[in-house]
Amino acid sequence: MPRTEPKKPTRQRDADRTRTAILDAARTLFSTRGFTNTGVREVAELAGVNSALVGRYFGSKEGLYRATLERIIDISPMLHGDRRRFGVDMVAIFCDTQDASGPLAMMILSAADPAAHAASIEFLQTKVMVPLAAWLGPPNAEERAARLNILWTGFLTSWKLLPLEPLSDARIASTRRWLEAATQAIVDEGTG
Amino acid sequence: MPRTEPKKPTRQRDADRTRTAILDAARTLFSTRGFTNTGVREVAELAGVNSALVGRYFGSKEGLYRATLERIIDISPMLHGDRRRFGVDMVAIFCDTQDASGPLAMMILSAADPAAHAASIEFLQTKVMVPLAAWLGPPNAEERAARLNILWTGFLTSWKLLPLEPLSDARIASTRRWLEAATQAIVDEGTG
DNA sequence: GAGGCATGTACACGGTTGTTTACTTACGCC
DNA sequence: GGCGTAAGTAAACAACCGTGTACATGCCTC
Repeated sequence: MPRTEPKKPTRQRDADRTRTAILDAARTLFSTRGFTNTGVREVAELAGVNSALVGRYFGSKEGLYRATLERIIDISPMLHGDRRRFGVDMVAIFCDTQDASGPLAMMILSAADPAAHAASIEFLQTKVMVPLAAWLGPPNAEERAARLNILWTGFLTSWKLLPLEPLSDARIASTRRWLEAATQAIVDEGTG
Repeated sequence: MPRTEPKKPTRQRDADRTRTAILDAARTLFSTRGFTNTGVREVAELAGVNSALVGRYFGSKEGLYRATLERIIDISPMLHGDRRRFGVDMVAIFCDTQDASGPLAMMILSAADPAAHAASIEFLQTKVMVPLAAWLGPPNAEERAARLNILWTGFLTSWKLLPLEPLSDARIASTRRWLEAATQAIVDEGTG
């Protein structure tokens, strides 16, 4: 007799590691397939855990979405650079950093679901727009924040979600410069 | 005995009317719930027809999506006005016309589905970007078309899909003026 | 006016979804 | 060192999905 069958390779039990593995997998899938087209079983499989654990740790799929949002939304790094270089810094972060556009893609692709939609708006408002407007300062802080939001939502959507020929990676240089200037103009509006 | 049961109220048979009823319902639902979150049975119910007719007339749900796209994408009316008033005209059309933003909302909300995504890009490229670039003319026609696309995708997404406080209907006047100017600047770039 | 085909209907099929339940197993504390 | 509890597992549930099929019926043509 060789030995008793090895059963399971004695997988370590670690709740924290499991939680973060699920959250990592959820971020990846939500930001590429959106809320509705991402299945709980898919997330669990990518995370390498049992699918029932998603329900255990996050209550429901919507709970997982909210937890994923809360984890990845953080614009504070962008608000600590040189104010006069905000345009070029933003372009560099979003164009050159891998998956910096993930959170926005996740929200856009999930906007078709009412629950995910509500969660997205709530977090976008409190974690992005309010700090951004405060950083911009008068005059018309909120409206300028809204314009930045328009510009970048449009750019990232056109680039990543509905990519068209003129925005292909090879031809994006000219658009980058335009975007830098337009972004900087909104920031500088207060210091005219 | 009162009479034999009245069965059905002798509903008129009209294939064309049925087709357009399905397409109207599909446009409404696709542009508010997206492709995945819209069921064939929902479309049929809103159209007042039997759900099997969707399959009969359009082959599949994806076929219905393509047919709906083909029916509502038409930017030619916007390219026949005064070139010097393009900015204000665009703003008027999209802000004041009921559901002018429907097609874009439909494409964004459906971008999470691979089949719908491919169909959207195909139509956007051939029916919008190519005619728009031709109308803009040199220099850099395609890149300027891409910038207009960024601007308007961002605006409509921020306004309708992820509506935030500074873009609420009551406070949109200032953003409208900014958008008019930014749009017109891109158009005028060739005639500097 | 009768036949034939387009139109419309009812229903079932296989598959997938999110969620829950009952159960097993490993770890840490007394 | 045994035991309780947290961690993980397997399976099943009901509901819904897109699609296909088999059947009924109304309109047009000959």
